[in-house]
Amino acid sequence: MTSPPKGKVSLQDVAKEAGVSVSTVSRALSFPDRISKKTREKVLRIAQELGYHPNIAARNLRLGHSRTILAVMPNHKGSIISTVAGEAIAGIQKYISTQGYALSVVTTDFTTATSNHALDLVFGRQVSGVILFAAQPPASDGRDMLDAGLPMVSLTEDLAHLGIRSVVSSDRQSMIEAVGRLADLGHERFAFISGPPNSYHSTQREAGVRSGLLQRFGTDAGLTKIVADFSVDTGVSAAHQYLALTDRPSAVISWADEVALGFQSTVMTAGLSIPRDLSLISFDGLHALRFLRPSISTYDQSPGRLGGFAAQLLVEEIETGTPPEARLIEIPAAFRPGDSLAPPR
Amino acid sequence: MTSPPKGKVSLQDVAKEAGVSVSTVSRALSFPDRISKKTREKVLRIAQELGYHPNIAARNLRLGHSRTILAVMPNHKGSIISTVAGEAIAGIQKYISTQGYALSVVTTDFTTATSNHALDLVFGRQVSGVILFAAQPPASDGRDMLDAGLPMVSLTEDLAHLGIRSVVSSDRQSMIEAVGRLADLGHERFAFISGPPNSYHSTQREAGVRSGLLQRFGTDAGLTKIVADFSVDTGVSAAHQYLALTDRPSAVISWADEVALGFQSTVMTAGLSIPRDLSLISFDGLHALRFLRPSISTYDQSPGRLGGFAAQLLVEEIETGTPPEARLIEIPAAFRPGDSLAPPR
DNA sequence: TTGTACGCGTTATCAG
DNA sequence: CTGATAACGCGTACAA
Repeated sequence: MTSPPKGKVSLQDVAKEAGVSVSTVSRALSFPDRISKKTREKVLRIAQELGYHPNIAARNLRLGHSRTILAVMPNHKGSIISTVAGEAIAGIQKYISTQGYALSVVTTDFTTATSNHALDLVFGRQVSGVILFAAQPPASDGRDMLDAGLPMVSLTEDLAHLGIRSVVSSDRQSMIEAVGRLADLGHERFAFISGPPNSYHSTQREAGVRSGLLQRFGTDAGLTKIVADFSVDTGVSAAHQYLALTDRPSAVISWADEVALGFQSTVMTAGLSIPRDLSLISFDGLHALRFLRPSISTYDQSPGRLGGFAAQLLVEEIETGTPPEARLIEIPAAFRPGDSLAPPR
Repeated sequence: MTSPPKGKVSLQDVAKEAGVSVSTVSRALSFPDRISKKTREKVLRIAQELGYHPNIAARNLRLGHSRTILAVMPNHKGSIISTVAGEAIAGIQKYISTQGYALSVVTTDFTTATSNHALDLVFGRQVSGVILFAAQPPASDGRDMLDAGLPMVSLTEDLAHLGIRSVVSSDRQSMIEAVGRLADLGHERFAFISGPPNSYHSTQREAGVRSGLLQRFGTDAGLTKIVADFSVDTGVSAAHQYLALTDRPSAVISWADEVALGFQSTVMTAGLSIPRDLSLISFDGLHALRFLRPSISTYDQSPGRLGGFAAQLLVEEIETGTPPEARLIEIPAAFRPGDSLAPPR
């Protein structure tokens, strides 16, 4: 019989067919140079013919590790993964596959059920490291992902205070620069549309805006703050709040692209013109923004690049066993100009 | 010692601590009712205290399967995962996690390197089933994912001719309906912006448009066809071709949202008004389209829903061991009206 | 250079 | 109801 028996052929099968021992086959595959050319070629040929593939579970069990990294992605309100999450996944995968690592993905809304799933994987020693794309490590029923003692790096969120190395985009610096750009155009009155109060990024970006204001004007007292959320819908309500203002700021900075989307759409429906009546800068680098009319200027944090970088850090830690010296790595976001910028009227 | 020794506690550790045998512990965990209440409670308590978690690799090895499903996602030109892929992943994950399955994700550009990665996973018996989000199963070096003999279902692409069950959106039916809507408004001259010639979806959607035309007008001869691609950029060039037409069709149907994005942006820049000068319908359900001005009418194929459905099919096949009776399952896409529709001038 | 033997942590079979 | 034991497939120390 030359055809693989039911698709399950083990080292032993190859050994039998080649008339050698299991360990010889194992070595022929793992250390080709520690074996005589003749038997090596024979073994390799037969393995090929029989369609041998190592059983990864057995290998993992023996080796005690899996060379698999787990990406924990958020799944707010049971709905969609954002496009930035998708890009981050692609960036992670791209890097780790060059290092012989595999990727598992779990989405969680941080309820007990979905958290447990992630925790099972981690405590089941099924993963070698974790990339956390979330505001905190999943925990439930008294177990916490932190306790698994696994290499872990946080992506886009600063979790350094938990001892987790974090790769984030340079929120503050970008916003300082954004204020500078608008000020250069002549703007003096600013509004900032924030996210929810507990959002790390929103906080950082607001701080950046205020820093920029201070640097430029010596005070941030004039800043109008409007609170929104993640969603496009809150961008709409932010627009209504903006429209209700008696003295509308000519420069608007939105903390996130989705929000800017709803904001722009709404103020334009109300009859305002961008950038004639107001200038708008946002943050995220959402692809679609480029094709709005007018297109919105944004800071592109290239999630794929961030993800790849985080993956690199993680793999290094796994391979070298370096202790997790927590620190924060800031990757600059790239300004992507749009048509939403002009001097004030 | 009450604290877990280095985070690696096995059945044996629990057994020793509880003064029972390994098999008793195993049963206490797997079949709580086949064991005396007293020892059960004791074992469970100690397992909890010690922080025991089953080693999944060992279990998989013993059981011969992994309850892990692999999602193969495309990664064209080394760039981003599309937003529809991200939503599909979320939909898959959401369903399978309720069934006790885990998700692995691999992105591939169908080069040898990345294909091999996917193939290793599959032939390494590390996965119980595959969801294919691609135009064909990965193959390289003479091995083909099909030969792994694994349950497999195709998502968004019709691979029934390869014996793979396929879950797709109802391209044809939606496009027939789209033509009907436009015709109801009074439109008589139509343009279709297609994707690349080898795209299954583009072909299907064009066929749908032609069917609709035939049903309504008895002929599809008047259809203007403009060839584009996946990208927004080709939507821009499609617009230029459209603008160059001497007698521009008043109804434009785009095969994909990204393309429609570029198209709309460009024709409006050229001074045309939508929907006054032309009506536009597209396909995909891209979230951002809702917030364009005007918003573009589109057919939403809800990738999350599709993904969940595909996952359900796959899990059923895995559990029941049903032979893969190949067939095509069409899920209707939902029409999402926008401001891009009006009677012709 | 090659073969033998053991153990990784589980689950399942079979006695008791 | 419980315990001893085998087996899943692999990698490796040790012996030949």
